[in-house]
Amino acid sequence: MFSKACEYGIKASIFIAINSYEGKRVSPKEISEEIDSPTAFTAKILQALVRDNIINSVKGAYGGFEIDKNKISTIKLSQIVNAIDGDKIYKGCGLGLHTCDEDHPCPVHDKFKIVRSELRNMLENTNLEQLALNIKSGSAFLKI
Amino acid sequence: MFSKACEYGIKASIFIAINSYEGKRVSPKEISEEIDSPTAFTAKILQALVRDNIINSVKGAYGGFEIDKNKISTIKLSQIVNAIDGDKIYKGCGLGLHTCDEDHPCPVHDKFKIVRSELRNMLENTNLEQLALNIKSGSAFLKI
DNA sequence: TTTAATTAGGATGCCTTTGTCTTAATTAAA
DNA sequence: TTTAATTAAGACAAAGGCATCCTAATTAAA
Repeated sequence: MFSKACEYGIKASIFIAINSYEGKRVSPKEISEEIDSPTAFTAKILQALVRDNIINSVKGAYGGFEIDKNKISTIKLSQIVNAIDGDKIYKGCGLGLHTCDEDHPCPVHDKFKIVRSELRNMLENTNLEQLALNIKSGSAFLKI
Repeated sequence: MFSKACEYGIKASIFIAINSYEGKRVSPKEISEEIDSPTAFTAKILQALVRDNIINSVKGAYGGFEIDKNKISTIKLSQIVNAIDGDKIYKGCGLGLHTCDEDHPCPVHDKFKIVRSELRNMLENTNLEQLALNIKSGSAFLKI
């Protein structure tokens, strides 16, 4: 469904959010240990999230990655997915047709529409705060 | 969502079904032209569908691929997807956790469940006959 | 029985994604 | 101002998906 990069990006964002609530910046090393991902690759993905203004980076000693506390509840899952995987996941044709719309649908167009809108809905209505709270309360996990 | 191989496999199956209704066998060349796919690669995918008993192949002169007319309405989209992509699409964890279930859920587990069950539902309740009729009636297309 | 047409299958190559490594740029603190 | 810690960025390597090619196996018809 999502690319590996996107999976890592979502989990990393959640971990950064949790720490940002406590005013703590985190490094790619801490992040990758917590979400069980390759460190250097994770760092690359963080760069993309920084470029897209989803997370913030502070260079130099005592630096790291953080998210503005007040912003956490406004960051939707869809933004993270968009920054890394783009919008093909809920825009592209299920059977790979170049043109696929009401006028020229692929054979599964109508049936797929429902699934895709459910997915879009879910990505649009889930924010980082909700996900972070799930982890903090111990009712969800970032690895294993 | 689906792999390229799976997209080709679905479209090929639909085209074979249409022709089987008219008692006609089709070759990888005809198929790939009709669904706009690479011929040799499509042939490989057809082999997988034959191995899984979804389509039937007849070797030698006047051979080709076909589907038992009476079977067409019983072949679910889920069978084709399963034969090519496996079941990870509606079984795997959305964030790639090794273990992700009610006892040990990833942060998006509950939200994802809905999307996945909608997808599974769609794949289980769509059969080749429906898709073939859409094409025959001109209300859906296999390419462009 | 030979031939021509056809699917099966293995070997190979290319491209994208995934992942690593090294160096540059930046910055807080000593 | 120097140092140590840190992110940024580009080059490189590995793996997997996508695609091609060649040969073997099969079979209907001549």
